Amino acid sequence: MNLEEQLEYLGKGTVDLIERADLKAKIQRGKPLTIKVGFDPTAPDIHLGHTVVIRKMKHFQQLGHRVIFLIGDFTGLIGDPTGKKATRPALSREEVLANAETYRRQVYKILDAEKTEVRFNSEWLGALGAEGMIRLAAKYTLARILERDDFRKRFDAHQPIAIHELLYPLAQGYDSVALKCDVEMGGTDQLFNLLVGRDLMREYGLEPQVVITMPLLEGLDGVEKMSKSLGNYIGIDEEPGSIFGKIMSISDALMWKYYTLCTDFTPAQVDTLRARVEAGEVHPMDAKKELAKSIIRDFHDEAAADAADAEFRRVFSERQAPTDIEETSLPASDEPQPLAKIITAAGLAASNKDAQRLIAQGGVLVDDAKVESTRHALDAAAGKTYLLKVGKRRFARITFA
RNA sequence: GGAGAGAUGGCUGAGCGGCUAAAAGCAGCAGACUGUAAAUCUGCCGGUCCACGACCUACGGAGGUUCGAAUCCUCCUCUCUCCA
Repeated sequence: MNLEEQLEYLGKGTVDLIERADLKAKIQRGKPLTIKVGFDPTAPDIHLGHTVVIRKMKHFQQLGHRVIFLIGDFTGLIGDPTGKKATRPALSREEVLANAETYRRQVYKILDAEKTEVRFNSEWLGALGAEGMIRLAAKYTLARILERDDFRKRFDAHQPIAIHELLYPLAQGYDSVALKCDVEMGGTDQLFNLLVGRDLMREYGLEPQVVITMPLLEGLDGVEKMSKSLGNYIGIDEEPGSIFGKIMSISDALMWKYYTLCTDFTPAQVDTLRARVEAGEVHPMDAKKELAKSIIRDFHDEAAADAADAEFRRVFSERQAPTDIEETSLPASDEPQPLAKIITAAGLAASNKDAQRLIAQGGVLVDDAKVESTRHALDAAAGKTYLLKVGKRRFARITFA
């Protein structure tokens, strides 16, 4: 690729690229650039939302640059200032290393292990000490920190802001100083922090980093950004069947964003497919199935993608029981057992009341027959076995023993 | 140091002595329909009890006043604002 093509490729899908001219100048020098992206040490489950920026890291790798996967074990002490969670317990060295291993295993499904450097920011932030931290803090002002939108809003709304939260952007910015980054990337919510890094590098007499932000991916609810804590995520470690189902549950409208950010489809290819769907040439369901398969191929393989597709068709289009139903064994009894309790015991409902509710709403089938009474009971003699279906996608085969 | 304001279910946010297991929205779940775990519509949405009702928990924490409290009083914890 020539220079312009490289810039085009690296800029694809980005929201901010500050400054494009700086990036151009850095690339022109012909030396591999140092790219940094930070990750939370406490959440080693990578989901599709993370992959948006990881994919961009891959693009840099493909062009021969040096990518640093930075684990924020020190900044993790502060926690994400956007949340109001209770202070999290500091992770032990062993836990951090274990999480790092999990990260490696997952992230190398996308990144080239040979060209990826994993670092921990406790390495230099821990060495800073109280004095170093104070000197660092002296380089920034409260007014500038309050330019950050979420701080500003909390401040104006009289929400508490602890002092250490203000240190977060500075600590993150210092990572860039310590690593002499050429580029730092993150989600659009990271824009402020990334820019602080740019400022701090200037303060320390370094060439400021280029800042790139990627769009945030909405989760399964279609509203909130994908995150583990909101439970609206698709983990890249998940079973193919689970990934397939979750992809199928996103709205038709959102599917295009997933196509753009979570596959290697070019913008032109996405536009073409979209036009064909809108023209009625391609069924939206089929387009979504292709999306699901493409994603499964990335994290599993072709066979897994096809199998997930077939299974989905079987369970949801043909309304048949899945091929691999969970087997549950329950203690036998001479007395018939209330179905509601059985459902709860099998883990298909959160409580007996919840189970009764499901029965009342007509959501429970025993051996393919709809249960009409919330007080329905099953013969629980030893050896009896039943196929339970609760809702559309919870199945279990229970056996009394 | 002083004077005020506030803390409600997963989240946002009403209620301000009984009709409140607590409005509304979001999220979640189920059903119908379908093209799918899309969209739309409808219903559900603390728990226990073989129960068309009974009981137990629940509105920051602990007491108190009342026949009766999320709602009133006292103290405590936490947050915010203003003054110094």
